[in-house]
Amino acid sequence: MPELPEVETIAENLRQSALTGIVIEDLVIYWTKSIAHFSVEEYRRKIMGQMITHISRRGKNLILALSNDLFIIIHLRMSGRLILCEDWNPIRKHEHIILKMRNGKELRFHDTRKFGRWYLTDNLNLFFKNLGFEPLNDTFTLDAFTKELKKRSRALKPLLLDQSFIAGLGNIYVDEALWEAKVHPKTLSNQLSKGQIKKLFQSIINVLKKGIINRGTSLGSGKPNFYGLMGVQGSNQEGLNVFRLTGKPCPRCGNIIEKIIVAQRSTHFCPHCQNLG
DNA sequence: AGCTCGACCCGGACGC
DNA sequence: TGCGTCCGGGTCGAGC
Repeated sequence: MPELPEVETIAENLRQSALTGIVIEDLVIYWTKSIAHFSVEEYRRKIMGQMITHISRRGKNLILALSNDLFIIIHLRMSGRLILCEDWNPIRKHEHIILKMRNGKELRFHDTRKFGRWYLTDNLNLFFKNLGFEPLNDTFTLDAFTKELKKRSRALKPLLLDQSFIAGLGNIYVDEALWEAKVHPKTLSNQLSKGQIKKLFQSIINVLKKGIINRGTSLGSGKPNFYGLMGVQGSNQEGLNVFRLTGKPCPRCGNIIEKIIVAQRSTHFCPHCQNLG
């Protein structure tokens, strides 16, 4: 499940792949719903002949800047993957969008669940107007985080998953950050102590940075759910402390990790370390 | 404002 | 073995 570290890994892969500076020759779509807001023909017309000038990320969104000042925004959702390959490679099942580059390379969008979307915008600020903190930026400060937490009275689990509050966290990294900070997922945002806020702030940054260093979390046996651009799996799953470790001992205190449902989402935590107080 | 649910999807896990 | 059913995951919109 691509969250911030996985999307950042792909963005880094793309930056190193020499895709920048190459002209887009064509766009082929096999599943039209993978394109949002525009018809396939219009989307194709707007990007054909343009050069990819810059690759970045905001939250879980991947951003390909084009030479005509438009931006391709890719949201991988649950199962989206990007693959960079040669144009003679046979099209495989679940490859829904093919971006054909002038140098014979193809950037392919592979998405088994078909939840992922490609957008197109000329205004990034407007497009991302509903996104909250970018957690690895200077704008994410302890003061600002404290202020926003105090403004709300909401359980931390759904709040941290809410992209309009903080952008980039998903189920894995929220559970991991709450565990590291020793905070119960149902704790209300305005009931955290100053010390807990400080810890949670640092934990969010820590788990995301660790995820990036490990090139993402690839969960699942046989067919893991995350691969980088060149098909390489991440290694962050080996360093997880609670996520999908129900019934295993907490690495910190040895108590059994439990799975509960909070805000309709499976939530893993240590009832001993993370008590509601 | 915040909650809950349904929709979007389908591979994989599980039950029989 | 095969069939049926359910789960999960991020996000949005609707209804409460």
